[in-house]
Amino acid sequence: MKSQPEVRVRIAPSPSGYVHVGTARTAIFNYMFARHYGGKFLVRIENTDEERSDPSFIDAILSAMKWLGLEWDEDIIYQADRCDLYRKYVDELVKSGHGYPCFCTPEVLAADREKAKAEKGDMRYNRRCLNLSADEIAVRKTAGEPFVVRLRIPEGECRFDDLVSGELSRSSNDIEDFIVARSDGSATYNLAVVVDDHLMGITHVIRGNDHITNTFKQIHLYRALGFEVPQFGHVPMILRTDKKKVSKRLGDKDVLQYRNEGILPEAMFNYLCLLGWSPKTDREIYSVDELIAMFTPDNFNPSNAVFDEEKLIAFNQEYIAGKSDHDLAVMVAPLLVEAGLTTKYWLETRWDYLRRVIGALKLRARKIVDFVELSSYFFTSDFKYDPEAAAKQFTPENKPLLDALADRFESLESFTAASIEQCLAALAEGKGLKRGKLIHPTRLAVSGRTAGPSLYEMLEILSQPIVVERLRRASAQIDLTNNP
RNA sequence: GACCCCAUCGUCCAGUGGCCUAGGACGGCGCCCUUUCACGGCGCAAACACGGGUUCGACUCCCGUUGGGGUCACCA
Repeated sequence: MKSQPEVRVRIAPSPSGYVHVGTARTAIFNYMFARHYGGKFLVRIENTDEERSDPSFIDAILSAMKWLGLEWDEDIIYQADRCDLYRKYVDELVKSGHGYPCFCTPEVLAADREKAKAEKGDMRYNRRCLNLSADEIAVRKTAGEPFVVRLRIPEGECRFDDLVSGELSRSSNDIEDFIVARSDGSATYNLAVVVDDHLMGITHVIRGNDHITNTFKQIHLYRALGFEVPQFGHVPMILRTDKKKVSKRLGDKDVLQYRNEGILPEAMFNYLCLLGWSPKTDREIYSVDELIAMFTPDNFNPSNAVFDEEKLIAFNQEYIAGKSDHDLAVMVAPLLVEAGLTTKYWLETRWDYLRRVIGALKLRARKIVDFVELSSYFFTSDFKYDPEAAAKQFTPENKPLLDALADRFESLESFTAASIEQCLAALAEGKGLKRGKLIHPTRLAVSGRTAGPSLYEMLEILSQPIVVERLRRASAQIDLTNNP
């Protein structure tokens, strides 16, 4: 049996912005690919552009990765630390003749492009400096004329077998002699990427298909440098509902924003996996381990996908339903404190109460933050009655019913859902009323709302004294409204 | 504009020449359950972009058209 080299993949974000779902999804694909084949998942921060890079974005990127559970394997590589390394390879390129100096100034190049555009001609670099004599180069260099280094693209066609789309090719006529080193000697993106991917031993480059044009340039670089070319897989883009590329300008969310809004990382992970890749089954909810076990590149889908937040939320609901009351309580507790509904101390001493509240509300929450809004009346009596419902339920006819219920509840020996139901049913029957006639005003009296968990369960959790008190308060409210 | 990629319900995915009167999920609609809201159950509407081939037979293969996306920086 031939021994396979270890699979090594990486995610290479640049800290020039936030982490959108596309970057997250690419990271997830790389992570799963590595784990499936027992390989390594690496992180490289592409922070060579000082102008745009902001260290705070690095933290945000790493936080997002940790949140999603994407543990990377070796030390993080920072490109800014490796500039000297890249220069060495630029020199090598010039020595071997694959690279050549170009003295064209940005102004000249811009003018060339303008002209080409106006004449609807070729926008590529016109190779003005390709065949300068050694003498001329020497003279202009000693004169201090600034220059960049370009890669000479050989004639022919560049092709490779993509993991996602199969064979891809591009004629050299469509690739310009791109710049590999700027006039200050620093390396550009494509050069740095190729050098790092080679030095890091990357075997598979899985990235968005917006990189396809870069890939052709990079393959030329691999060949010029004499490096082995890795396998490439260009996964489809994730698009906005309007089919445009995601962008912060258009209000697309940072991955961490979803976390703050109460999306569970496992829901995000699971949902994102199904964008551009499919287990090819009728099931959609899978654990990370199951996904890793099934994750092979032949299940990639080549077409772009629209990100549907509603479906993400549906996944989230599913994951919330599957979590224990305790685990949910751990997540909800700080939010309740933050909202000013209770204190850390109060919750710590009444953890069981919180758990029961969560249990009663679990199937009604779409996001973790929903629990705050859904549960407020369990933590404070300071709530408003739904005006429309109050007009309908808090009537003079209903007042004696609330009073009677309050009295009966107060004298109840044990205050459980079963005894509450029995008590309420008995009162309804005694008055010759349907239960709903009692249930609706009661729900409004104790919660201020028309919707919520099962009434009996809700009253039991709230506890006898609170329920009696709120019923009496509502009764008083009826007097106030009718005899101001 | 040039080059590249893509093309099944509104959206995400199945479908790899006959099993398709095209399947699942989200969303929508309806019914059931029910004290409400959810959950759950059942059902309905909803798609193979178009035109040519290839073939006994195309959603599936080939070509073209159209449409969408991406890339065309001394950014990454």
